[in-house]
Amino acid sequence: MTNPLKPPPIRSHFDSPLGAMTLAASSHGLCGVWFDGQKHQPDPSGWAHNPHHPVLLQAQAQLAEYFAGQRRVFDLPLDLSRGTPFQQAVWRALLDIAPGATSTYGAMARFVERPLAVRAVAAAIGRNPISIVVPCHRVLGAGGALTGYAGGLDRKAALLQLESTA
Amino acid sequence: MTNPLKPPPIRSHFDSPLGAMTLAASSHGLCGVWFDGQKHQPDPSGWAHNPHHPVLLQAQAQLAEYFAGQRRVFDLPLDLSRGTPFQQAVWRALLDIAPGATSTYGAMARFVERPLAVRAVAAAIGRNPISIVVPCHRVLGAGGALTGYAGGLDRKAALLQLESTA
DNA sequence: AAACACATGTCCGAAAACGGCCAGCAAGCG
DNA sequence: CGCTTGCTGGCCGTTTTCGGACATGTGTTT
Repeated sequence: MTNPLKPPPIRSHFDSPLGAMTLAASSHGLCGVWFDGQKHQPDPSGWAHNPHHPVLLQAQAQLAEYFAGQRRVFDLPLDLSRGTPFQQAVWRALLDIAPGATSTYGAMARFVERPLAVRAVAAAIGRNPISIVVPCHRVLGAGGALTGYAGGLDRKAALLQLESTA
Repeated sequence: MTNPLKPPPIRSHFDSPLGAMTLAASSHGLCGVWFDGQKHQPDPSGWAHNPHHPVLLQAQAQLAEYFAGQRRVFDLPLDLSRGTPFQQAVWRALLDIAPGATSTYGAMARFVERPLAVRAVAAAIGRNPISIVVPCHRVLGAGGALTGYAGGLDRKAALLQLESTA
């Protein structure tokens, strides 16, 4: 269901403490941040590689600061238009979870006013294309369990740990 | 197994020589007498506080007389309905132990016609909600040892001492 | 159009753990 | 010997814990 009319993004590479990552930007802003090899990662072959793309440069810099503990809030143009309306609503809701805070799949479902669509919300969160910047890692199970992360539970734990240490 | 449909009791406070206590009454009668901080004490927050409740006034007066050595038998309406049928049977059996007398966990088990359910009886006695008035302190181990008391063994000893000095 | 897969949450039943015990037996002691 | 001391295993209602079965909405696949 990806729109074939949209032009392919520009991609670049970033070496994080948690592993190599691929970044992607469209003409509207940052549209992708994936850990290499993670689940649901699209195939970037065919995308032009350009480490000097202005948005990607910003993203790399801010991610570096984030991992160094120097930054908690990102300031970047985002392009979430590659998702369905429902997914976009969920992803945008994720942006409201403050750094250091956590939420719950059920709470997110209520937040997007679809209180029964818990599993649908979970599925949407699982497909979040912009890891870290859109903080899908801040959502836990009802009992506080980590329950899942496309990049691996250990990375999820590491991110939360990084954010918890004020 | 507490029935949430029952309305919450009314509570009041009583300063005994053995420490502060909380009393509780339902529309059926006295339903609780606990040493503050004892084991198995329910959370009284959310219960209305009313020292002038008629049943509670009676209870306070009779307890004061009891501790002064002026009273050995209580005359109060009791509400034991908050327990399971088995627990209620055990608690009612306790009322048959005369002041100054003592019994045994095994004897109590035989008395409720469940001669092998000794430990179950002990557990039920341990959750007696109406200390002193329902004289769970008069039950000793087979060898005459104090063995246990939700309010602390020293209080159990003190109560027995008080009742023994005719 | 229909079936299926999920980074969930809730409920219900079964199973295990937990006591304010007690009787029986084995060892240690004078 | 007799007496204590300490352990062992069985007893049973209640409480807690655990695991499986649903219901559920969206997106993806056939």
